[in-house]
Amino acid sequence: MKNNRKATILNAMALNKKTQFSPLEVRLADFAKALSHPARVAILRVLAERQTCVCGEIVAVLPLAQSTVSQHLKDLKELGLIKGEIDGTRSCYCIDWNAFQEMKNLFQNLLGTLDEMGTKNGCC
Amino acid sequence: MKNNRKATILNAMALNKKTQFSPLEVRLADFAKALSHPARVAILRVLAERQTCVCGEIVAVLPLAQSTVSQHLKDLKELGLIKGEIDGTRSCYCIDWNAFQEMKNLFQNLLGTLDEMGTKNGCC
DNA sequence: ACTTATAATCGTAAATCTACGATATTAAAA
DNA sequence: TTTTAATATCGTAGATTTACGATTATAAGT
Repeated sequence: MKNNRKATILNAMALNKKTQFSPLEVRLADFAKALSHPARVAILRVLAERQTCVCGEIVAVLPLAQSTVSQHLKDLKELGLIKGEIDGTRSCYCIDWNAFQEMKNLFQNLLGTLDEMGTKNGCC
Repeated sequence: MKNNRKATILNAMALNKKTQFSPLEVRLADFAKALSHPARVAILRVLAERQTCVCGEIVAVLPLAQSTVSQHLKDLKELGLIKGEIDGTRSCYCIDWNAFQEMKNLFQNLLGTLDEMGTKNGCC
């Protein structure tokens, strides 16, 4: 039996602070988390550079076990950054370019805004 | 019971896979991790927008305890994204714009490269 | 039908992250 | 000197992440 979260209400609240932030910040943070492990960045690179959608070639390229790669793929899929479809005995992933654009926009917006502010008011 | 994994050293290795990736990917991933919590993004926003360097005003703005904010600040500082100096009884933080530029470049490079590849070879 | 190949999922362990309250620390104010 | 205010740090608990091997599921090949 998994998912046996006993969490009294107090406990649950204490560790769910993310909901206190704006949805956009949270979305940005989630995308950032996707990029927060080199394996996932590498996966995105591989998926982008191959003409055809790749499946277990990713495993061959990464220094990780098959199950670990599979888990990273699952994470990326749940975020929506990649899509996967089964093709016979192998499954084929590719980047969801809509989600990718969303991510790119969020990052560029943040970094651009900060940069702008920074050049305007230098403090340190 | 089942597999007694011995090898302390092997166990240690097992969880340090990041070193198997390129330093640049790891650096990028570290910056991404900095942005992977809305609180830290919010902190960067506050630091950028204020004319003077801020200290505990951040605590006032965030829905987190003082000690928690302090820890996020420490994380950002250890990454090098922000600098902090003590001014009397309060301590004053600001963004390290060199590190920020490095981060911005890494992100733009990644996102730009992927985007380029994506428009060239659409697969799904 | 049997075997093989591919990939997802399960179970687990260690590490890290998030969060808080409590406790220092330290400079300024009284 | 004593008190206050601002922060950093410590200890800790619970959640999540990372990683692996083992197992399962399924399609394809023999």
